[in-house]
Amino acid sequence: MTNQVYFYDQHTLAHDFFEQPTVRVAQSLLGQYLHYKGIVGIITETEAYCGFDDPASHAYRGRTPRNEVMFGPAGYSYVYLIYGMYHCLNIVTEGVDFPAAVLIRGLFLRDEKIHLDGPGKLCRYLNITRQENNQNLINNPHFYLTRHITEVEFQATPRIGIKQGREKLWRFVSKSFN
DNA sequence: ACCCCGATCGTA
DNA sequence: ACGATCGGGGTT
Repeated sequence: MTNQVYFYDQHTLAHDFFEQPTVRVAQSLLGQYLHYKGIVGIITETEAYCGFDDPASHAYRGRTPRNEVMFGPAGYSYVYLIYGMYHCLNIVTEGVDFPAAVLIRGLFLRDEKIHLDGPGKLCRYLNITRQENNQNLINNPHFYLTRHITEVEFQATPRIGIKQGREKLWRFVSKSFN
């Protein structure tokens, strides 16, 4: 409609996509495109971290400076440092003051024929660091998501690397793309 | 001011 | 299956 939002089209995932129950968003993100500074990949693996009753969530014990963006509006990036050396990219979900996010764990780069399997590898390849924390991914020309495949087969498993909350099957892995 | 440990990775 | 690695979050 206007050239001020030239990068935005009907396929761009908007605020209402992310302001949904986190498990649903995590599942729906499988098969969608993540765009970051000109690199495009298909999301292949996600995890949901949701609310005050999820002991694996950074926000389980309430609001802190680190997890602040999880309490903010949906569609923002939450990037944190893990193990002193890796970064993890999440996308905030649900409503304000309800802390939740989806961890992006796998990305298939069709052009480069690379499967980034693991959140740390993914951020290392894309050069995503804490500088990219708290970015609005809606109407963002360098960092946004677009719809690709609407229905993707996936399996649900326990989340990786956590001690509590293993009973929740909130890790979602799609069939492989090529 | 500081201690402890983790939403990992790479190699066995 | 497991050890290396270390920045900084959360608590003192």
